[in-house]
Amino acid sequence: MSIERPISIQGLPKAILHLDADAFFASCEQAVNPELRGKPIVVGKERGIVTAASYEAKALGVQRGMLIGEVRRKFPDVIVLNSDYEKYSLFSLRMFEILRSFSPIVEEYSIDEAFVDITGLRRPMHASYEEIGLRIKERIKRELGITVSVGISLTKVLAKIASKHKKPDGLTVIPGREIHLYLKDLPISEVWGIGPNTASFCEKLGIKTALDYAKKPEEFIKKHFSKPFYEIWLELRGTSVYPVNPEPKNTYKSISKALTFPPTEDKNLVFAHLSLNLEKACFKARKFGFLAKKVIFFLRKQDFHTLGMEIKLSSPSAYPVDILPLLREAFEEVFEEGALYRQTGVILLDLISKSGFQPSIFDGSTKAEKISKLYEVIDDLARRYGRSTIFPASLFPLLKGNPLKRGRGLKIPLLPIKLY
DNA sequence: TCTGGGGTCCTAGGACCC
DNA sequence: TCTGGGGTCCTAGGACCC
Repeated sequence: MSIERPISIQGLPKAILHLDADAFFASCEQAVNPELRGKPIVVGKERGIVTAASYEAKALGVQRGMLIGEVRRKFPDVIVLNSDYEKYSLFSLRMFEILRSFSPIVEEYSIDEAFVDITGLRRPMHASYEEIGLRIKERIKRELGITVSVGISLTKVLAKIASKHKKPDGLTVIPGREIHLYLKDLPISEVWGIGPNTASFCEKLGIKTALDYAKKPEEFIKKHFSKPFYEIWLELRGTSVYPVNPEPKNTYKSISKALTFPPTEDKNLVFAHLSLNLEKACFKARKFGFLAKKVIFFLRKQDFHTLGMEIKLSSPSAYPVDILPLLREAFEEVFEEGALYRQTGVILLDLISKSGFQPSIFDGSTKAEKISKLYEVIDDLARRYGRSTIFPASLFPLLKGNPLKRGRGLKIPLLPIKLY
């Protein structure tokens, strides 16, 4: 078994590049506002927790997830900003465009991460893979004013290890012959796809480092682990099994909304939270043109015990007026008087695209059409006057004081509507 | 990392059918 | 009616990612 000389299955060895933007949200803010450069800043003011911290802030000891109040107390010099997703999405878009000018095979893995298949680009570009990585970094820095860390290797798993190897502003190439050098001191838990559970299972088998894992015989891995971990084993040894997938992400298998709140045993309040999650999830589903066939909701107690229930819809829907009565019924079954709740959530499942769905004449298509029209109006009002312009009456418990006096514009509670 | 929010994929086990 | 074997579909739940 020679891990030093991996053999690629499909002839030409792959060259996969992984790119990870450094402190992305904070870097975008610093790129846009020169006064923030070189200063410790954090993003996430509106949520009350640190979503991202600049390297200057990290150097002071600020960590992700820290409470904003704590940051202010301990580090008075840190500048606290609201997060601005539209801004970051624009940076993200530009970053992916730059990558696509190098290779068409770009996978937008998350807002600040991408994989690029650069196999075979050396000759046309008259450059080594390392130089290609360097050019990408330079263009992003010049055009966007942010730094990124890049890793290049034979597989996605190895490219991930490479990009993490040196941060920020790093560039690491792991050729097949040097794989073992990078796995030798890497704890198995740091490998992409190995979570805390599998890491402790590995520990029991005497596997501590990524190299320990990669050196195990194939039979051993197949005997003790399931398929995903066998694939990780292959990838660690330089055999590419995860392709770079350039398909744009415009579809969903599920849409969920959940929110944590101060523990309460107030039934109406808990239901109001649930109802709000349903509103938001349905709104997102309509935005992408999806109808759900199944709805799961769950209630999480203070002790983190979570109870849920699945609701099958007789007709696919993304409209709270359809779903809310069923949700109410199921909620009554699940809710326990006297228990403290801290979170509710709604998941829309078995999504189908609305355009492809023709309601049957037997389930009252005229009513379905009226509901659909109604929500077109509601969504339009939401776009023009803000999302809380119209809301179901079940949300009343969430409002403080007189709802008609809050915010800008008129608030019209959506009371039961006669549809036909 | 005593735990925020939004996703995906895999597997075991039961139900049902031939 | 019982026994045996095999396949498919569905669901619950686990594990992991950013």
